[in-house]
Amino acid sequence: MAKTPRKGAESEGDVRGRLLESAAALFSTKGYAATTVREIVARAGVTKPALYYYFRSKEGVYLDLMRAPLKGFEDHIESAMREEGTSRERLERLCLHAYDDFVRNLSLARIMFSIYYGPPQGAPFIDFDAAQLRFQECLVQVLKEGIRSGEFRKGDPVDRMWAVAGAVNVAMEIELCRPGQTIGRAGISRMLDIVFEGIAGSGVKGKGKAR
Amino acid sequence: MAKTPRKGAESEGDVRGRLLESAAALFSTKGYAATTVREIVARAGVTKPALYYYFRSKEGVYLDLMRAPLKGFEDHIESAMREEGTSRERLERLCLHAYDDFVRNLSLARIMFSIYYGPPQGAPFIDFDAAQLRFQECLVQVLKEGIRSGEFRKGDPVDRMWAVAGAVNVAMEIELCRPGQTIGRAGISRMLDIVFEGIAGSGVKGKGKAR
DNA sequence: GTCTATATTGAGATAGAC
DNA sequence: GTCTATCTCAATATAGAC
Repeated sequence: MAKTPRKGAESEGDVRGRLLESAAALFSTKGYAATTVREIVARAGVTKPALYYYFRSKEGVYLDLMRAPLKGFEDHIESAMREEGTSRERLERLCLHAYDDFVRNLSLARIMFSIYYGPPQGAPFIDFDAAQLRFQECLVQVLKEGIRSGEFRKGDPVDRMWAVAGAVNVAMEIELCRPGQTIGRAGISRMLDIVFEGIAGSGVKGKGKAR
Repeated sequence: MAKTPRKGAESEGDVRGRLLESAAALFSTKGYAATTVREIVARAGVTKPALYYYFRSKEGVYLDLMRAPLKGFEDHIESAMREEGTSRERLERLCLHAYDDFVRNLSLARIMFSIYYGPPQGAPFIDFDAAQLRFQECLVQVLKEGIRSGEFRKGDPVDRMWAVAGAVNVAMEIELCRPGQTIGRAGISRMLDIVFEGIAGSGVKGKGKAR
């Protein structure tokens, strides 16, 4: 009785979960198109029909794999927007939430990244841009609030949003291509210190914890 | 005589060039693994043996395609480093050179990006990281000079390098995923204005053309 | 639910004529 | 140099037993 599914969908979580895990590992190390169904099932220790049973195709595996963390990211952004604090604190929180989410799902983030910025590799379309846009909207909104309150000096909030987003993105990218040499949360904070120093309102100048 | 190669390697540039162009377009829109040799030759208006004659394999096409612009990028960085100016001018020049090179070879840059940050897609290894590392070294070097000269205040040059590199990267990324909504050269300059404002030495403060 | 076995298509690559 | 024709193998996917 070492392995008795018993009728119904009993060992669902087992096989299905192993397939997802296997696909994630392979997609992220070889790419979507370069990964074969045979490899996925072999790594999961099952056979092809099992994959076609739980997901309808290779595309189905990919979609099931990517949708959950994407939704999670969007939810985290919204909840971060509901937290209180100075504009600066809120911006930093948004950035670190995004970064944490990225690192937590690093394997999937790698596929997402390569498909969002690169060619689709034959993978079905997923609207990653919507999440990215929403994140940027949130940054702009908080920047505008900070300008209105005088925490930041007057100036184009969009330019500043790009500077902030650039700091987050570069930290993510280094995580992808040089897992050893991390910028990390602390590095993001230090980059943001530089940006905030550059846009600080006259009243709050030099608030940054000079490293 | 509309098409007489005449013995030797006469129409080389023609067929070979068309194959490269075709491969570049397909690799960049579908990805390396998802692009087939049949598609490449069909788009180039030739047949498979022609591809295998000029390049030894699909991998060979990819290598011939990517190596030239990568070398070009490395050369541009070195030549930009030999130009004179304030540290700020030199940094901006480095960034804009990198960005220009990226945009000039946008199709190839897209493949490069997806393979450098993402999974290799079955493509043979190319050391993109060397070029990226060299670029970052150059930024750090100029930042150190600026700190020594007092143009920038004291502080970690590496953190500042990341902030600068982040500005360039985010402009490149937007070029990849939202060709319409460009940050562009002007946007990079404005982001750098923010960063420079944040690290300016006491003497040169507020030099930025506030937009 | 999970398997064995197989259908079917298209992949990368080559032989050999011209 | 470029073609037609073809090899070989592996891809996605499914039929049908248990």
